[in-house]
Amino acid sequence: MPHAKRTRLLKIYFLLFKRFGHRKWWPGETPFEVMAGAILTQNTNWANVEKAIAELKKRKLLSPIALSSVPNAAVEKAIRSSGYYRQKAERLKGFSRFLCGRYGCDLQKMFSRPAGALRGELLSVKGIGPETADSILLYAAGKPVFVVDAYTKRVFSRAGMIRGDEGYDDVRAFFEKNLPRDSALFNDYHAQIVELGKRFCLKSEPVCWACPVLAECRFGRKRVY
DNA sequence: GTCCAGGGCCTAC
DNA sequence: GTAGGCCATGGA
Repeated sequence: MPHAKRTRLLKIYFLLFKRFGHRKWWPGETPFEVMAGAILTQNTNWANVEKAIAELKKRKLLSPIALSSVPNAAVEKAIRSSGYYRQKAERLKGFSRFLCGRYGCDLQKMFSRPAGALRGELLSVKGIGPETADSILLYAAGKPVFVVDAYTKRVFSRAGMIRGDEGYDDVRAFFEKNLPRDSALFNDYHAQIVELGKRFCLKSEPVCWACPVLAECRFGRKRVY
């Protein structure tokens, strides 16, 4: 069965799509807003991030030039609702400095670089780890990179498709290896996983009992759920 | 009051 | 190289 994993992954995506519809990610009007959101949403509810982004817009701080030039305190005040606001203000400023220093504040210039090389550069910026880097690559730059998050590990380990103790890059490789390398698919698949996780795969429960999608998936002869 | 959210860094072993 | 502490607000 050389394509068993691929078939399962595509089937799960199809079921998610059927249930939730196209997720239309990433919510954000511009690529820079998407990137800022990727930093602001680290371990934080998206509703809190939306308020922070609205506040940054209101104060005209949502640009690499503005962020890199204003004092930390001004950014902190605007993004307070997103939590970890001191760290995140520093991270937004650091990323903006990188953007303007390395690429003259020109996003298209940055996006024109190969995904692998750009990923390495992003990871060297303090405050940008693997998930944030991949979110930027996929949702702002449109590169075919699969984004892994806590929900991804939780859902697919409970579905028995991964162990759950793998490192970030191992899980990412699992999806990239077993799915067609398509940014539109990667984009919506990750968004679907988040939707599923939020609704049916809570941290505090040992398995996704109520998960309507995984319940329809049969692994081998027996149902997992 | 408790739990959790679309992580990542730093420090100990 | 990895487990554990830390960062912090706001909604359920």
